[in-house]
Amino acid sequence: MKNKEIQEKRIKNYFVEATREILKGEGLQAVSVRNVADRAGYSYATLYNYFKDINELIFVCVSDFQEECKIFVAGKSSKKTKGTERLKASVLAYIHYFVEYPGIFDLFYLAKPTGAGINSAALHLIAKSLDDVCEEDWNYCIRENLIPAENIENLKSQLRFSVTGMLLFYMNRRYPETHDEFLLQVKKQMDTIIKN
Amino acid sequence: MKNKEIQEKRIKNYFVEATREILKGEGLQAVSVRNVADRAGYSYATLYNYFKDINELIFVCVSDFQEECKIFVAGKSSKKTKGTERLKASVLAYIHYFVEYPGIFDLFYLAKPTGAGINSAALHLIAKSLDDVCEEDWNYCIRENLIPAENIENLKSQLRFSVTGMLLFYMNRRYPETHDEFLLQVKKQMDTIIKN
DNA sequence: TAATTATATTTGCAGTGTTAATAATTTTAG
DNA sequence: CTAAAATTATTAACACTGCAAATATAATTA
Repeated sequence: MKNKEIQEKRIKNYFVEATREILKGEGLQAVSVRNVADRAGYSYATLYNYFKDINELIFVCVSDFQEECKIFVAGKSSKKTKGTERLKASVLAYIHYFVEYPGIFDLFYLAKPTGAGINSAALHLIAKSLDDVCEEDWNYCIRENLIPAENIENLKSQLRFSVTGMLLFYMNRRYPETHDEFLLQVKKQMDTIIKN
Repeated sequence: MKNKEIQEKRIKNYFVEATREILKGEGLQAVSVRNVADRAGYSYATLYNYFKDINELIFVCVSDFQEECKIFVAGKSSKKTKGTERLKASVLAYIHYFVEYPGIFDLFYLAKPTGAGINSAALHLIAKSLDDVCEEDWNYCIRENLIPAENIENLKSQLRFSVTGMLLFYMNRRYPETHDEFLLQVKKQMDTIIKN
């Protein structure tokens, strides 16, 4: 009965791949049962044989994008000198990722996790998304005593809420109005939270 | 031709009132053209004689709620001693308002301003929402030299993004899981940003 | 009172998510 | 290798959504 499992997993993945493509390309609002099934090469009702509802399917994509984001960030901050400088570069790259793919921002922070497939694992992944992406940077700062260990958790929280708040305002409320202003604001906030 | 205007304004207000009621009660997801028109006592197509689309109608409610929020906050923080203490109480009351009315949080921070009625005035109002609610508190702190004047704008930004970020995580991502944990986190963040 | 204008409603269309009944396929049993 | 059983995919249908054009009603003006 192992074949059944890997076959099911394969078909599930066709739907997930289709969803990911739509999310990255046209955005969250373009993800619909019919649209996804079309791209996956199945009838729309077939989707319900593999996922409880469209919401479950959408949130299944979170872990893939988180992984992709991690690689994206690592590629952008690897050249920087380790320490608070690279930490800031990682945060900046994290922000860059979501500005580049607004559909993924919508998925991570705006989409409502309703219906049968609440997928609390995905919600947890999102809550720890920035921490996860910056994990190595934080660890280095602790090892090298660049930041007092007892401050780390508080700093992580500050960064998490501040970054998410700025992204929310910029992506969803057109504030600030220009991308340059936005980046300036991000750097200012980062410098306020992460001294040196 | 003044009668025409006040009549039109009256009917517009019937739709706005209905929308506000639904937003506060059942939430943003319950606001639909049919639902609003039903409650307003009109056919749903009539709505389009007074508003470009449902999105415009929704964002028209922002100023009313902002006003209501201001009164809500003032009532909760008026007893506190002026200064940073009352400032923190105001921020806490602001958060309390949106936790009490999730539909209004959805409107302020989650709803997509798409379609014909982008209503950039409403977006600006939202961006300055917390600053507006805390205006008196900030002014008092400046007058009494409780906070260096050159820090004010940066502190406002920090508070704005941090508070919105925390609200977003708590309301939309179930993080933290309990209300007590959430309040503890809010207080911690506030104390970090506003010293004394 | 009749014609004109303004307002409201009905009808219709193209979407959405989801489910039940049906069709096609694959697997199992004889 | 064929017949029955189980699995999987599809069509049809329902109740929604936002929105627009055509139609009906009401109010205003001539």
